[in-house]
This record gives sequence, structure tokens and C-alpha cells, in this order.
Amino acid sequence: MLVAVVAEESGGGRLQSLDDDGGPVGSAERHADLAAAVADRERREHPRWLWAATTSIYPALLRAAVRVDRCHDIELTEALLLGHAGRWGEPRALGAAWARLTGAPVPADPPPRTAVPPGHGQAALFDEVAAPARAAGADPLRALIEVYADQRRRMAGAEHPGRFRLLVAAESATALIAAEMGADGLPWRADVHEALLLELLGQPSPVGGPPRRLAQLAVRIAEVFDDRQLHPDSPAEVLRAFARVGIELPNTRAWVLRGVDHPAVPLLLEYKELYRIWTAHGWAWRDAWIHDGRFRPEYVPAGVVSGRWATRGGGALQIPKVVRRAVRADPGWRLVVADAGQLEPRVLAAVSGDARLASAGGAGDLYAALANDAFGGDRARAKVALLGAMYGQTGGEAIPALAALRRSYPTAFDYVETAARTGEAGGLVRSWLGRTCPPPSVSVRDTDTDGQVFEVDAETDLHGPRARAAARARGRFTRNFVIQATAAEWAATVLATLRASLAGTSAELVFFQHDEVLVHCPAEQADTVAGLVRQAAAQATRLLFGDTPVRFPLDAAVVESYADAK
DNA sequence: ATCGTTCGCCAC
DNA sequence: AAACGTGGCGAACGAT
Repeated sequence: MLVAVVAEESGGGRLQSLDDDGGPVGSAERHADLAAAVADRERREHPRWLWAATTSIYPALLRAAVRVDRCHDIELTEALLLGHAGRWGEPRALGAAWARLTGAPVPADPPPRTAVPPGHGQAALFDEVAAPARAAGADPLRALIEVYADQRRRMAGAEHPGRFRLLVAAESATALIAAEMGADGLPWRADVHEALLLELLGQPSPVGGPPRRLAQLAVRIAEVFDDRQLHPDSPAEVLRAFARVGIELPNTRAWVLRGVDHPAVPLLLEYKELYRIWTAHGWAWRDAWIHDGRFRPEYVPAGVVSGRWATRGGGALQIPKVVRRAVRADPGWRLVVADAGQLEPRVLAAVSGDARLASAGGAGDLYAALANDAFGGDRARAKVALLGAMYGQTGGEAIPALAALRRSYPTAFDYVETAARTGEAGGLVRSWLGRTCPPPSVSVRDTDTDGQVFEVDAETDLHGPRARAAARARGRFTRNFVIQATAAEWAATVLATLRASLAGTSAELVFFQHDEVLVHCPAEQADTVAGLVRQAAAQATRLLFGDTPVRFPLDAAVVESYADAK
């Protein structure tokens, strides 16, 4: 059973029941309180909700304490279908899909909102995503139902329809999860964070400048260079300061400085580390993002071309390891921190059809198995070869190891090589479930040998050095895309499966980062949750890859603080 | 003064 | 050790 839902002004809206093929059953109902109507239907029927975009309707439902099990997100599905058809990036909103269906002019998608920390903006009832369809003279409910029917037809015509339907279901589920995580928030102890900042940075300046230890470091660096005006956070000034003492550097990155023998170097390295914490996760960040003991970033499922999540504001996917001490379970609760080990090489083993690599992927430590199988027991060399193959490494010590990989695992090697050659030639590649990469006309930017950023222009520079460099860059992108996008699908499927198995418990999904998930639950449930996490990994593996010999271990640790997990 | 780009760090 | 994929973010920089 499906129920199509369209929000209207003042918190009302309309519902229309649909059969499993998307055909209307009965007539539409109008409700003055949409959230209450959805809650009632959810309780009685657990339908799959059909709506224009989870981001526009679900946050308001969550504010009304209404949660749903399943949905079909038209907008995310439209983006996947457009990409699959080689039309990546075309407008994806309901109004655009409806316009394409009816031959009307296609409206551009509204620009993404800028990041607003929670509590700093007004909470609308429901976003009016149906407006473009209405403007085109259509009933939004009718547009929703007909676009859904069209999407079902297009999904059936995908290269692997069953896989593509799984992708759509998982992506829609993660949209629900992203909204719920944003609403629930990650437990964050402001007092622990404060102590951490004082310990690392010293007292904050009463007048707003850098905190004490940072200021002291800046003074010492200035003294070493005998330049009272020197700002350590200005790369240009630091480069000039080194040049004055006869040291020419290409840039001031940490790994470059580490190779320099000069008394300023250790001071600068410490300064950089602390400066980063101060500017990116210091007092200002805490004041903006931590409220009521929770960090509530805005997650953007499939915000990355590969299908990974992105975030808007708060830097949720870059929480520095030292700062994770502030992520602590509530009293009497625990964090179950689950991390997929060696996910991307396991994905390569599963999708490539390389029986020998798949056999190695059955081990708990894939790299060690690989080392014993083909690298004379040298685990580090095996790892560097596999990572080099997936990232398209062209230089350095990995090259001989890559040759060994090619000899022993030709099928897996050919899988990523084919993806790279397809990309270089301007073609499209797909993930296991059917997410498709953008065509080369979209955002192919790279640096040429002069370090200049340029846009590829096939008309003028088809065979020049810049175009060749761009083709190679796109080859590395497509090579990695087939792996990274499939890894994201596996992780999304784990998340969706886990959410279903946690339903009815008080456990909450509170954080997700590419191949890592955090569940917050009462201490007495923690071991049970850890078991459910491992089961979710096994189920996701079966859903994607059937009876592959490759294992996808998801290690779950029960901790009080996120920092204790690794 | 404002805006877009660059640098360099953080995460996976 | 450092050039090999996806991103976010904040400050400096530099053009307008």
C-alpha cells in the first residue's frame, strides 16, 4: 500500500491511497492537520509514503513527533533516473519531472538553502515544493501520482531493474534517517568540549582574538623569524619568512614543513593543529551548533556524486579525532560505534567477479590474506597495491606492487582499469546498483602542468596536454566512482536495514559517516544493538551481492565516549 | 566593502 | 613518503 501526500498551506494537506502499481484507490482526502493524518495512517497501515521530497515534508512531521517507516522520494529518485539516462544534473524536483512528462518548459530547481544552525531560522510548516507544478496549471497530487507511475516505468527499464529498485528504496530510507538524525542530534557534552578547548588552546581571549596558547605560539614563531609582524596563519607571510632565511618552499603544508630543518617548524606545526581546532571546532562553533546537549548538523543524503552523504554547516563529517571526546552518551546510555573494516577493497572483490580476490575477501583481514596469497606475506605492499588500483595511482612506490596485483588478480584489476578507460574516453560508468556518474561536460576541472585551473573544452583542445590531463583525471574519477559509489550503497543499505531492526526500541541512530554508524541506546540494550548492527551488515551484503564469499565485517564497540571507539 | 577564489586542514 | 578518489569549511587573498 502506498499513500501519496501533498502538503498545503497552514499545516494541512491531501492524502491519496494507491495500490502497489501506483493506481489510485478511492478518492483523495483533505486534512486540516496533515501531521495528525499521517500519524493516524502510519499507525494503522504502515504504508510507503509517496512524496515530492523528504527534505521538504519530513522535518515538519518530525517537529510534530510523527515518524514513518518507509517512503518513496520523488526528487532523489528522479536524480538517480536522470543520471542513469545520461542526463545527470538536470532539474530533479517534482515540478521539473512533471514538466518533462507533459512537455512543458522545465523549471530550474530552487537553489539549495544556505546552512542555518538550529534555532537560528524560523521553522516553516511544510516547504512548498509543489509550487512549480501548481504554477504549470497542474494539481500537485495528480503530478505526484503520474510522475511516480512514470518513475516506475523508467526503473523497470534500468540496466538492472531489481538492483535499481533497491537503490531507490535505500536512498529514500536514508533520506528519512538523515532528517531524523538531524532532529535527534548527536549527544555532545559542552562541558567536556570546554575542558578540551582550555586544555589544548588555553584561556580564550577576552577581546576576541586567538586564545592564550595560540597567541604564545605566534609570538615564539615571530621571535624565531625575528619579525614581530609575522602572522603564522598567512601562508604567503610564512613563505616569505622562510625565503628570508634561505629556505624556498613550494607551500606551507604540514608535510612540506616536516621535511624542513628549522626551529620554527615544530612551532608552526603545533600552531596549525591548534589553529584549526580553534577556528573550526572552537568556542564559536560550539555556540552556533551545540544546543541542549546535542549537535544537530544538516545532513544531505546523496549530496556527493558518489552517493555519499554531505552536510550543510557544522562540518559534521570532519569532526577531528581529538574533539570526539566531547561526544558522550547520556547517563545510563551507551554509544554503539560500528565501523566497516576495509570496505572499499571488499567492494572491489565483490563486484569485479575476481574469484581469487573474492576468496581473500572472505578473511577478516583482506590485506593480510592478499599478502599471503600473492605478496610474499608483505601486508603493507598488498594494501598499497589495492589502494593504488582503486585511486588510480600513477607514481611512487606503489607501481611495482600494482604490477604484482595485475598478475595475480587480473579480473579485479581489469574492472577498475575498464572503468578508468571508459571515463577517459568520455563514457559513463555505474555503481553496482546503478548510480551513474556525471558526463564529462559536467564539472570536469583539474589542474594542468602549470597548476592552472581550467575547464575542459572539447571543441578547442581535444588533444592538447590540458585535455589529456583532464581525461586522465576523469579516468581516476570513474575508476574510483564504481567502488566508492557501491560502498555508499552498501552503507546506505546497512543503515536502512538497521533502522528497521531498531524500530520499537528506544535506540536512536545518531551519526553516520561513510562507513561508520553510531547508535545511542540504554546501556542494557547495547549488546543487543551491537548484534543488530552486525546482522544489518550481513543482510545488506546479501541484498546487494547475494551469496558472495566476500565478508563485510562491521565491528561494533560499546563505549561511553566516541573517542574510545578506536 | 563585497564577492569569488585559493590555501590548507579535517574526515572517510 | 606524499600526489591518488570524494567532500566541508574558514581565513587569507585578490579582483571588482
